[in-house]
Parts: sequence; structure tokens; C-alpha cells
Amino acid sequence: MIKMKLDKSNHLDLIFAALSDKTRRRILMLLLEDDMSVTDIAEPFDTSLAAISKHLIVLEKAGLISRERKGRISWCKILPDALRDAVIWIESFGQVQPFNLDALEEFIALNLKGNI
Amino acid sequence: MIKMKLDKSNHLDLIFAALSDKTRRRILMLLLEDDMSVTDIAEPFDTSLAAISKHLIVLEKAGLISRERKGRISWCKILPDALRDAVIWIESFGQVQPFNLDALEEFIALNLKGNI
DNA sequence: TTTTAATTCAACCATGTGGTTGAGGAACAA
DNA sequence: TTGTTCCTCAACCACATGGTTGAATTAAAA
Repeated sequence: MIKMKLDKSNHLDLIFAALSDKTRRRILMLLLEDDMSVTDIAEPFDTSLAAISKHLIVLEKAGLISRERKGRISWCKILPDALRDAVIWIESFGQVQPFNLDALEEFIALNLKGNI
Repeated sequence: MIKMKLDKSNHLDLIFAALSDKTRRRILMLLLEDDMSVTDIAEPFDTSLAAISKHLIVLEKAGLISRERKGRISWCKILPDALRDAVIWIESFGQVQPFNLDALEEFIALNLKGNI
């Protein structure tokens, strides 16, 4: 179990820092589909397993995923309220756009091509 | 003028990295009130002017603020769509659950054909 | 038991980051 | 002209980050 979130501000640091890396964003997208083992997560990436393992630790410390060890396998899953604090901060910023179909469509197109 | 945003993914890197620092988040909040000079922005902080100046450069490169030099004074302001890409990413993340990704794609496909 | 597989740890490297101080360059004030 | 103010740049420092490889740990398989 990870010790965290003494301080909200520091938690925001961790969330945004975790999201600032393309590999970690891709990992989160993968985990949207299903819970996965570390090896499976690493499969589509061109980096070492150790590097992916470190990314997962960053994501866990930011409270975005949890890891549960079952036997040899460490199952990773997205936490339900992962982005909650980030969303609250961004909303408090007051610039949140209403639901934007064009942007979303573009996003999904890129995402499906693996560009995000 | 800053050269940027060749690549959306890299832009997200810059935005989230910019937001991952508490000082920079505070600066953004300050700028929500009004456009400000660098010296005025630095006033409430306990760090050097040079450090604040560097933070502003980070925010500018991330496309979150603009700086316009008028005489000696560099006026900083928040860009209107500053957090747009971040919001899109986060919103999509929240909505594109496994079950609803297909539906969303279908919706967009229909929309592209003018059926909605 | 021996081997193989899944994951992490340790040590290392190159680079980035946030901070400092001090030296300027421009623009305004006296 | 001579200061003075606003800001940036350059050099430096300590530390974090993302990557590597190789060893160690743990659990399953043979």
C-alpha cells in the first residue's frame, strides 16, 4: 500500500507530473480497456520492462492506478476517481469548455492511431 | 513569439508538466484576476525574480500564457483556450469507458455522415 | 528439485528542473 | 547624462527523471 495525499497541493503535483509523460498516458489508456499485468502493459512499448515498472510506480504514487500482486503477477487497474483532483482544479480554473464534439473526435482519431 | 505545437502529444506533455508545479499553478490563478507584469507576479512569492521569470517561460512554451513586452514591462496574460487540450484529454479519459468507446465512435461516425 | 517466468531492485548515465547569484540590456526618470 | 527599474541571461548547484543492464526475488512449471 502506498502512503500519500497528506497535502492536496502535492497530490496535484504528482497527478499532473504523472500525466506529463506520453508513455504513462498511453498506459492509462491501455488500462481503460482492462486490468493488465506489467508484462502485458509493456508489450506494445519499445522500452525495457524495468522502465515500464517505474512508470507504473509513478502512476501508483499519483493515485491513478493500483497494483495488486497475485502470485507472480502484478495486476494493474485504474482507480475509479483517478483524475478527480485534477478535474476539480481545472474546473476551478474556470475555463472548462463545454463538451466539444469536434475536439473529441479529433482526439479519438489520434488516439486510435496511437499518437497520444 | 514562441514556436510550438507541431505535435499534440508533445503539447500535452508541456501542459501537464507546466501544471505539475505549485508555483506555476498559483501564477495561473493570479493571472485569472488580471494581466500582470513579471514583478507584480513575483511579489507574493518567496523566490527570486529570475526563478519566476523561468516559470513564466515554461507557461508560455506550454501555450498557457502569452507575454507581450511594452517598454520595460512584460505583460503576462492567460490565453483563452489555455487548458483546452488538457480538458479534452481528461474528459475523454473519463468518458471513454470500454463499454462506451464503441458507442462514441459510432456516434462520431454517424455524425461525420451527417446522420445526427 | 530444477528451471523458467514475472517483477522489482540496484547501480549507473545523460538530461532536465527549480533554485540561486551576478552581470548585464533596455527603457524610463531626474 | 546619470541613475533606477524591469527583466532576462549565464553560470552554477542539488536533485529528480527516464532510460539502461544485470542481479535478485518470488512463484509457477517441469
